[in-house]
Amino acid sequence: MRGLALLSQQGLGRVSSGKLADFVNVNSWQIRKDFSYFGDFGTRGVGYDIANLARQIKKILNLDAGHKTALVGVGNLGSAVLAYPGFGTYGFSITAVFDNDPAKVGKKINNVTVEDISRLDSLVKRQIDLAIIAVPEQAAQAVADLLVMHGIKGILNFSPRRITVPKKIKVITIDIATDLARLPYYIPSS
Amino acid sequence: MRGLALLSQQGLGRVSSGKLADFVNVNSWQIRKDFSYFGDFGTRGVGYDIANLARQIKKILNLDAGHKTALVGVGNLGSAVLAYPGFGTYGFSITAVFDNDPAKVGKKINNVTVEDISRLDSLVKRQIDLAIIAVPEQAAQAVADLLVMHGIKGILNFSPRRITVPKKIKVITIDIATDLARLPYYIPSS
DNA sequence: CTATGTGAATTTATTCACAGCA
DNA sequence: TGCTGTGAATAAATTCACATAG
Repeated sequence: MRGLALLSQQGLGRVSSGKLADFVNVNSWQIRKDFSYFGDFGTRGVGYDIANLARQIKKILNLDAGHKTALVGVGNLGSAVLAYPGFGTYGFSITAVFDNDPAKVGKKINNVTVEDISRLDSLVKRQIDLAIIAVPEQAAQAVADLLVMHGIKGILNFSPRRITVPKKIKVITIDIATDLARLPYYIPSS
Repeated sequence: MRGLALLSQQGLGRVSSGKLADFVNVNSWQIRKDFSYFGDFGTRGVGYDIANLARQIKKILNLDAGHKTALVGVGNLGSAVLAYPGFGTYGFSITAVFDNDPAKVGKKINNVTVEDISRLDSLVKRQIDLAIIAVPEQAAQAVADLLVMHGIKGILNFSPRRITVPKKIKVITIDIATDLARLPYYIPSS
């Protein structure tokens, strides 16, 4: 169930077989079970065709629906997200970038021009329905409200502040501190 | 089981009761069940004492063991991590920062001086056993090897590249692209 | 003979309902 | 009377074993 997303990482054409099991560090039957939930797209006695597999996974994750993504906040974190490699693997990239700092508006970063935050109202027209929030925590909720108001359907939130949105909107929060705090739990007290 | 880490977020003294349940968006019995796995530290008819609760959680997560953390890589991502608020909530902060760029070595960022990557050998002496990798993906594995060699026990990895370490070392990988890719799955195809 | 797909068994987590202490 | 702690019931995910297609 969980390994699915990870799998598409090696989307590039490569060998095919249930040995991608140990590539994602799970046992082979987990792969088969997970796949069988969505239908069978493997050939018995042979394995899985990478190209077809990638296509199927994209369909499952709705990645072929052509979702466009906006990034709000071009501080250190925002810049890092923009430069993040691996978005290409999933077939979608960041289409628009917003910030409220006049010094940044108009600049080009990674081939995308930073726009003023007031231009968020163009999201609907541009059919952008995903957004990444990379602003200071004080501003996170306000930005989220704006995004929702302008038709965003899913938000990836980097601020440690919990944001509240209508329950129709899907939010995934990445709290670095929380993840780091989980680490000591697995470490023997020395 | 899962809500535990999230809970310590509001570590600051505050009201006490099972209503922190809806604060973390779970039902009240989940809180109680999760807590009861580690022993009972609530008073019947009253609730939980925040101060004591925070102390207990820290003990469970091994946060009171005084783990020190090093950050490797002071690019956009590294800087963002350094500036990330919320680490204080968990009682630990980043003790050392490393980079291989001579232009950055010696600079002070957020009260921590950037050291050359070759100084990683001082980790053992300084009793640093956690590390955050925020370097370009090509360098991730090499840095991980170095860290392991110098006694790091847990790694928070931001690169989309899968890194391999001895299985005694705990690695938590944060792959922004994967998280973002999960988003469309929950969105109606419109 | 190889590697998939899937029902059945086992283990784990979630939810409920209620007893017990303040 | 209110809120915690916990055993029992329910649901879900893991693991196994094996039939089946290529």
